[in-house]
Amino acid sequence: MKPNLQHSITIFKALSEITRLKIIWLLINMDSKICVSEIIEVLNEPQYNVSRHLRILSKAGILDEVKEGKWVYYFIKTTDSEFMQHIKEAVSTISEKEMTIEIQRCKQRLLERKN
Amino acid sequence: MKPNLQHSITIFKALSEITRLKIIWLLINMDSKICVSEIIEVLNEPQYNVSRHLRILSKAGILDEVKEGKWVYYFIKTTDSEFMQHIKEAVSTISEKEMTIEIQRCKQRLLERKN
DNA sequence: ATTTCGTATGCACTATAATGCATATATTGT
DNA sequence: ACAATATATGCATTATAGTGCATACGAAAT
Repeated sequence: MKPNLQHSITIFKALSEITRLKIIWLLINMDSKICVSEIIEVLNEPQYNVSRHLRILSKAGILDEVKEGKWVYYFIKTTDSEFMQHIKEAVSTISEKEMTIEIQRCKQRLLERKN
Repeated sequence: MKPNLQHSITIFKALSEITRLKIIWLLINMDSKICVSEIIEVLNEPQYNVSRHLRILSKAGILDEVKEGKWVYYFIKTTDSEFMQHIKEAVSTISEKEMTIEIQRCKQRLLERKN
């Protein structure tokens, strides 16, 4: 499915804010779903902002969400356009030391969650 | 060269405006340099806006410019990061019928320019 | 039933970006 | 030197996006 200009713009706009880009970067590099409170902790951003940014990413069709009890888990939408495939590859090339450290912590917690 | 978050955001922001995305799309699909007045004609946008958008793309490091007499030609910067490589691939998947027609016209004019 | 926890959202405010107009600069042609 | 053409930019205005706070909602625990 080829995207049109308007949809591409929505995606570029969604990724042009630092908190949102961090969220996507995190999700791509972690390769698993994350719930809101985990993102809040990792990014050290107020809950209402994380929530809103997630909504924007969701509306742009980049993320999908699933509710499990009290928690809402967000993850990179799998049914993807060729366009999004390239965008994801682009995002995965972004290197950021601090973020990488946080990812390690996240993965640690993921393991603990599973036990 | 790996981009950091801030630079990636600058690029995403640069591409999240319709006129700018059209310009980049045009340049990628035409695979040649274009001068300001050609873009004005193709996109049917006021000169001052085209000029400003080109500047934003230039500042973001996406475009480069070369002055030839009265004209300033813009083109996709060749010295590219892996990040930009993926972004360009993404942009080139955008399909837009009207734009494609304009590209044909542009290419025609390019040929005439060379003769 | 009430409290607690995780998440979402309406509203007011602030910050950022895009536009229109006028005008400036630079180059070429007369 | 002057007019014409191509491009850039300062300023005021308008449009869009992000933030903070309060509060609402929904699920689980007590």
